[in-house]
Amino acid sequence: MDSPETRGASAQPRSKTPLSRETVLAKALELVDSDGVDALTMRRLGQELGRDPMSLYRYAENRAALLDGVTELVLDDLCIEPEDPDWKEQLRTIAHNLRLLALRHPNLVPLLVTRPLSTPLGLRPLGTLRPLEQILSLLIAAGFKPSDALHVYRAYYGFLYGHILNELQEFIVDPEENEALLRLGLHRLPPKEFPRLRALAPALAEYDGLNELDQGITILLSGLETQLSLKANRS
Amino acid sequence: MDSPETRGASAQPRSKTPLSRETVLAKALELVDSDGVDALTMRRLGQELGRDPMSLYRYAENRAALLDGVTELVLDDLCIEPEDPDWKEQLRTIAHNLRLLALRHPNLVPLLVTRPLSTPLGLRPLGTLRPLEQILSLLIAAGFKPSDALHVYRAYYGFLYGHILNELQEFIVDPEENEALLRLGLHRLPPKEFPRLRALAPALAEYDGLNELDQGITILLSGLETQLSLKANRS
DNA sequence: GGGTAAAGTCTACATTGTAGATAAGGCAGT
DNA sequence: ACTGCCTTATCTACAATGTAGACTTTACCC
Repeated sequence: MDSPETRGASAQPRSKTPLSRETVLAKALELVDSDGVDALTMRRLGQELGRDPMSLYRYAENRAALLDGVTELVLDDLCIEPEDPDWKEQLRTIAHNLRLLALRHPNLVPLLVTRPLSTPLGLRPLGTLRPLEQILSLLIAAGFKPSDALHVYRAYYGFLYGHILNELQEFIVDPEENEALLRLGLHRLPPKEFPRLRALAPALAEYDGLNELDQGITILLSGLETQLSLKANRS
Repeated sequence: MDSPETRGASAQPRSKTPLSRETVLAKALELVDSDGVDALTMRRLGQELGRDPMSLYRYAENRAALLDGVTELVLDDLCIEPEDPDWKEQLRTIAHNLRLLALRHPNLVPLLVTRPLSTPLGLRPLGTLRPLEQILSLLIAAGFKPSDALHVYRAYYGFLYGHILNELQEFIVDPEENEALLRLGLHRLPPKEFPRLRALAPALAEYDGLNELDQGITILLSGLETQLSLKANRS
């Protein structure tokens, strides 16, 4: 039933350009973005590229590695200036950028936060470790002693990831019917057990992720600064 | 090759007690804890219970629902005192308890943080929403106006989730060879690109999650308190 | 008994990741 | 032009998975 003309819905004129890790990952990302992580099957991706599924194994050891590759790919979009003298401001913009990145690839967020859990730090794709390294540089250049820099990084990135998870949870439905659906969902809850939550429906509907993030960062950074502070290097 | 005597490695004498959602979920949790989420297949769970895999569908709509059930199950272990007059202390102990819970079920953490992403708030298992409701109660009782309570909750829980993700990342290998393996892993990194990270190997090895969490919570709570504060209700 | 509902089982199928053997193209050297 | 070789891609095949749908067993009530 499949004539040799029947190709995947994709570009390649026939079987020509020799494919490359970049193209594979790019298409994979595209797929994840549009249809979710589960839609990224070897067969589907192969079809999308107009190639046999098996050819993919030349560019990634297996499906898991392919997913790692995708997360690495998007993390490369996150640029960090380790030389920025205003470290607080730099951390703030990194936070904003990471947030935007997550909003641009919501389907990828589960992978972003979850993959590291199954790979010891030293064995992760280099692209995923680069932000860590650069932020450490930033903090050390700002005067923190290395071990304190690590603390700051952890609190900072922890909060950042937490925020992203939070924000995406409340964003699932498209903002148009967001409120309606949300109320509908909440309406299902037993009123005696969930009075607070139900009463907060309007507040939940007008969630402002950027502000929320920003204020959190402010609090955290000033707190960290006074607690650890740069004093260790100042004497 | 399978005599009728050959049962799953499990308890049930033969096919006797009529099974129940609780037993199913309990075994499922056991399985996840010991062998990871991927090991929880319908067939394996069925075998573990000495029943046909298909029987499970009486107690959960499908595999996803089963996983939801498991997360709900463990979250029920998290007890919260919404009446506690010392709200900061209460939030701190909740944090500690959630952390312990995560350390007790590390394989479940990906689910814990990820499932909510694919289910609109109102449609989640009630067990997963209860902590939210109770913490809101706690904060409102403490004098926060409801919308501020929501802010506090978000910052707090966001940070908490972020911390847990952080801590579990660095814990994967057993603490014995932790340091060795870690160094090994880090040694793989190109020195020119990752000098900070490599230099921090020792610091990474002696990570104290409890402290890290505790200090973060302190900072966050005092920050939130002064920023929003209870002033709205004080006048 | 006979009937009814619940609990459990059997069979079957479509989909998945991926091993292993096989081909198809390009490019060297002679 | 032929031969060998290496990279890239394909084909075939298999075991494992979730789950639909029909069936069987069990318990119990009148």
